[in-house]
Amino acid sequence: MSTGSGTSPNAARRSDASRRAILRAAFDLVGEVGYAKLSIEGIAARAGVGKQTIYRWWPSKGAVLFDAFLMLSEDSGGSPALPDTGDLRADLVAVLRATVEELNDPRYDEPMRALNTEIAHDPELARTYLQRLERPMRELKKDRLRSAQRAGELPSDLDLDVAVDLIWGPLLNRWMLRGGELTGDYAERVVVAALDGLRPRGGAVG
Amino acid sequence: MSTGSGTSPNAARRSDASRRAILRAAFDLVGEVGYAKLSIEGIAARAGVGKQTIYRWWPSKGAVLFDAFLMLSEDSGGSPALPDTGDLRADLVAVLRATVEELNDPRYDEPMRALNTEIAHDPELARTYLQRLERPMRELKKDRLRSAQRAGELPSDLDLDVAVDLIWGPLLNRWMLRGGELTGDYAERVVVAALDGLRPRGGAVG
Amino acid sequence: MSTGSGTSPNAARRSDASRRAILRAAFDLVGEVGYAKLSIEGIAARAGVGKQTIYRWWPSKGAVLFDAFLMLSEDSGGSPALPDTGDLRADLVAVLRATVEELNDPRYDEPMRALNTEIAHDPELARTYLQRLERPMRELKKDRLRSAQRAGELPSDLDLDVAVDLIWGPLLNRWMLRGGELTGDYAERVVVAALDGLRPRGGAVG
Amino acid sequence: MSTGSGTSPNAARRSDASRRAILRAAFDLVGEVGYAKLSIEGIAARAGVGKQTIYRWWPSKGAVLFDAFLMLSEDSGGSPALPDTGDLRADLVAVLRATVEELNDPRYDEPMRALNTEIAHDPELARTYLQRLERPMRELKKDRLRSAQRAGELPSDLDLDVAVDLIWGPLLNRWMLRGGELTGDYAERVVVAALDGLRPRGGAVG
DNA sequence: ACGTAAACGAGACGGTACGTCTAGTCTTCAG
DNA sequence: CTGAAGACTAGACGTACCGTCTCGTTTACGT
Repeated sequence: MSTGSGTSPNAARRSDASRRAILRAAFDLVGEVGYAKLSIEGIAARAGVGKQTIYRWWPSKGAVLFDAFLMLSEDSGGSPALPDTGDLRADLVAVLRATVEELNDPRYDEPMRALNTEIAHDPELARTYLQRLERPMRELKKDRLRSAQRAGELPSDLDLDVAVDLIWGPLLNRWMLRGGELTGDYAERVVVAALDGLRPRGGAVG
Repeated sequence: MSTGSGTSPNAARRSDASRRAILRAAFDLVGEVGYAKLSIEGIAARAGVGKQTIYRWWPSKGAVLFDAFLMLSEDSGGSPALPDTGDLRADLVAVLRATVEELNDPRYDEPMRALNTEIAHDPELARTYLQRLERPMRELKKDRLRSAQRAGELPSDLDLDVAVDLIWGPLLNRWMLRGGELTGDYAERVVVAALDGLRPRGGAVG
Repeated sequence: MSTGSGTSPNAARRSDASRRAILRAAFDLVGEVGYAKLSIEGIAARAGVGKQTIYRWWPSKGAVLFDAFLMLSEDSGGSPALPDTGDLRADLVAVLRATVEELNDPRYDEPMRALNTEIAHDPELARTYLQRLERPMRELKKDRLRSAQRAGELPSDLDLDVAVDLIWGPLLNRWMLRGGELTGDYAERVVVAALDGLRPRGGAVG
Repeated sequence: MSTGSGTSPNAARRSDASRRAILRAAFDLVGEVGYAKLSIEGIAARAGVGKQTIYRWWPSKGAVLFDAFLMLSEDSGGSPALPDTGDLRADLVAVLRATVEELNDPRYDEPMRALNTEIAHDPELARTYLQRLERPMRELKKDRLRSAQRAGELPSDLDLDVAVDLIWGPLLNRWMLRGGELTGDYAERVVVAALDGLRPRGGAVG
């Protein structure tokens, strides 16, 4: 479950109560004091745990934070499939609007910024993130696009990875760098532009 | 020139030599030791400057770093206009390939990650960044798109901000979160997808 | 007037208003914040004077403080002669009781401790102190003892310096090191012991 | 052993090696650079110790210095009793001559000045000093005087505290304020004056 | 049921950097 | 050229955490 890769201590005897308390404390604290002021010392104190218990099982502050996100996503039963009503544009707009909601929720905003920052600066952590969280979520998105391909809404030779980037990239980028207000309306315009393209189309649309 | 917003000390007497030495040291150090280990103390020592001279003029480590970028961009005469050969797709591909090069250059990679994560965590800094660096660069991009509108390559009612996000967002997002290899080829596929859109087009274009 | 010894700046143009403001501020501040927290910076601010004006005319914090005492003593017309009623014991007791009063007055206690500390650590300052303040006061004391010699109350071959030390030394020592309560009663017992000596006397006493 | 009075950290786990290194370094440094330039930072560096280890166990620089003296006096087995040959005057002169030697030894001069000035400015430290160092030494002095009382050399109703002040006060005061050369001869004259008193005696004694 | 070995809470340790404060020097400007 | 103002280099202050290292104390196996 841990992000550590080397030879572990005797994991069999690991205290699950402490582990959960640490992850809970880490997630809560990052929301309260911000990422810059998050400290191992603070996490240990909040969790009622010795510092060594953290250093024993995680290699870095980012790894703790990452596991905290992992626990959260697992506790909530993992991510469900994207909605599939047969109307791709509507489904994407709905999903992105929900994402915008979440990104604007201060309860998630700060912790997610923290996680992204850690990923940006720690290649090892980034690799784990890709495998454990990003890839599964990306697969769900590609599943919806594949369904659209089967329905003839998208070409069968579409590069799905580029497609996912085109739809979600602008949103995440604007959020991360605060490049303007993040509204549901903006999300909708991005979806339309991504599906239709920037250039004028010969045929009728939608 | 500084990022500080409140009442400044007597800026007329400010030592320009110290200011430049600090920004130079900050930029060099962030490339050498990485952002996590960049310290005010280290910058002051490298610049041959008292710590107070930094605290007097900048409110945070991120602000120093930001001004360092600003100085660099101003010293190099600001950014030039994007190429305009009349072929939008080719021009965009060329620009994005160059951007990919830069993002893959370790000389710029680490400092730019540092700047971006600081922006992500500091709304005040983000505001300044938008005005001083992001907006001017975005205008250059929009200028090229406007030129394409005049040439009939893009619809005249196109939302240029969304267009810029669509083209550059995926690239920056993949770079920041290390969501896969960042190649010129990827850049090209993003440009094509953005221009043509994901959905099948009625007639062949360009 | 200054304690500085080297080549002075053009003393003719010296601003007497600034000089007095500085000495006044130094004396007041040492009583308010204590000696440890007394700073040149603080004195300059309180006096409404640039720091350089202090550094120009005094070599050290102690020198400023010393001049402050000097000014005070000169402004109050210098020390008057000790009382001489013809009864040495009574006169000494009266003087020492007054000294005890002064030493117990918080208005003088802290500044005098500060001055003594500076003297203890700065031989150069100590020399000046001896000449300008200690010696004059000691002469007044010796004058009173000489008068007693003439009156036959003290032997004519008495070492007056040792005598002064014997009478005032215990008091100052107890005050400085807080070696017990400093009362008028204690002062009286010291005078009696000093005059009569510790050993039993053959003849009748006083 | 520490001068701190409030609730201590877990003293059981205290590192004695660090404690001794700190006290040693403090004593050595105060002799080398003087009290004014003695810094916690310097002590920590010299002792090979983190600053926090000093702040954890001592409330102030003065307290460290004080404990350094305490350690020294305890390591050298504490002070022995004063000599008692039956001749009080000779014994006192011998002791005071030795004290003069010590006060003139630069190895002890500066540290003792530092300790004394700290005591002068810190009532809390003064209290501890009185109990732990001054009182024991004073008792040894009073013991010798009591012996003299039993031998009939001193009156049985003599105020021993005043007597001790009368003998040692002048010496310490002259030393602290550099009120003249501190010689064995001076010490002898003080002893004689203190024992015989300043006034002329009826009969010859001793 | 009992030893034993590990993980645990606690927290002292040598360090680094923080952001503030003061020292003493240097520069600019008004009079 | 003076004195006021204040920016400058330098470095100590006391605090917060870092990551490592004991301490005793649970806790859960393997006997």
